[in-house]
Amino acid sequence: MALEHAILVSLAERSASGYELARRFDASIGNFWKASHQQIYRVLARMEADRLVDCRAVEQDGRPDKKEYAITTAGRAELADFTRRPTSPEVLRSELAVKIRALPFGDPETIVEDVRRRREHHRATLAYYADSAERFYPDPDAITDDQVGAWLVLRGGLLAEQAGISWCDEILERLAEHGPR
Amino acid sequence: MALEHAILVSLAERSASGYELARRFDASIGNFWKASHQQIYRVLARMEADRLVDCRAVEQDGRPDKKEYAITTAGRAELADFTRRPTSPEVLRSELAVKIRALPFGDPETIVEDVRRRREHHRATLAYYADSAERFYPDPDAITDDQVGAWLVLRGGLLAEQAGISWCDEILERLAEHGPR
DNA sequence: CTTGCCTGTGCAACTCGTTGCATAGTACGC
DNA sequence: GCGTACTATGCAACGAGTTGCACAGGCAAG
Repeated sequence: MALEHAILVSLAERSASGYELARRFDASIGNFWKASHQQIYRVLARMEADRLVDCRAVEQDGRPDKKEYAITTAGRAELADFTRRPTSPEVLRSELAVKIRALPFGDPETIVEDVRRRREHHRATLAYYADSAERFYPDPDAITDDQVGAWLVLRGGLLAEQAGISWCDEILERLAEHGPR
Repeated sequence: MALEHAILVSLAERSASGYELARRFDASIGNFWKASHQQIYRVLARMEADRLVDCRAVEQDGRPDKKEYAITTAGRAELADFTRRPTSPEVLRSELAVKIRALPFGDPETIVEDVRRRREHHRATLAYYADSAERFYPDPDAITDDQVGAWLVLRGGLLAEQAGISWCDEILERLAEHGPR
């Protein structure tokens, strides 16, 4: 049900269409939650039925019409209630870890290749986060109450990516030792 | 499809019943992948239909009969093939991050409480991993090829938990500064 | 002028995963 | 004898999420 709440947060910050939400989820908000536009459209429809959001058709020139969604009073109440419910511990699911465990039954060469690719991905994401932090919050002491949530989430992303890189490095070191080449 | 491969890895290491698999997924293997017994039973049934696993009824005294599953040649081939396919980047989904972003629309008091609970959870898991590492691999240089996968996955868990703790600490520091109370 | 890309919404079919429930025998404590 | 917990398998219903496709208009490059 967390996609629902991610959407509510996004709409509480600013009203938007399904398409815009999908793009936000690709960018900044996507640092902690990804969703496809189909998924978003479906959830928005359900949320409208549940009266958590309002929908209003907006004509645009040079573009197709869009449906702008706005959070309702009931939506804000649900969001506030969500923050009061305890979060259940996150389940970790790492396909790469499954692959590492599959080492004796597979091809070490391509697994190492995969870890290198994963490391590069972490590195690029980390660079992107670091750049965002630098641009939007050059002075961590000057962060306002409005910004603190986004800043902390960005920090979480940074820490997670760093941990990911460290893990990849350990794996590569180990596997290079045992089967050089 | 990764649950399928997690099960194949587990069965390649040792044949087991669905119930046993579920318990393994709760314990060591669950360090990187969780699954409920219902999920496992359903996937096992599909895998049997696909001839990736064999099933054999085993009578037990003092207990209900069980079905012992073993990996087939086709299963081993599929597992090897899996290691040759590139892993798609992991999607991160953090309900806690959504909650942090919801700070201005919710109750900071209970959110902070939630972060404390999360920190404690990370701490306990980290302690459990550290203990496992100490017990099973007291000497990291003496790790055999058979063990290296499990060891590396354990290291990944350790690094992830440490990052989680650091993040919680940063959040608590920030929120304590801004709203002491 | 056609091909491809961007905005914008949506359906259909599928896999993945959770929750609640049912069944059935064994074992152990109160 | 009763409740609880453990081993063991499974169904049904639902929600979450992905993939592929469709339609529609505008815009720009070739």
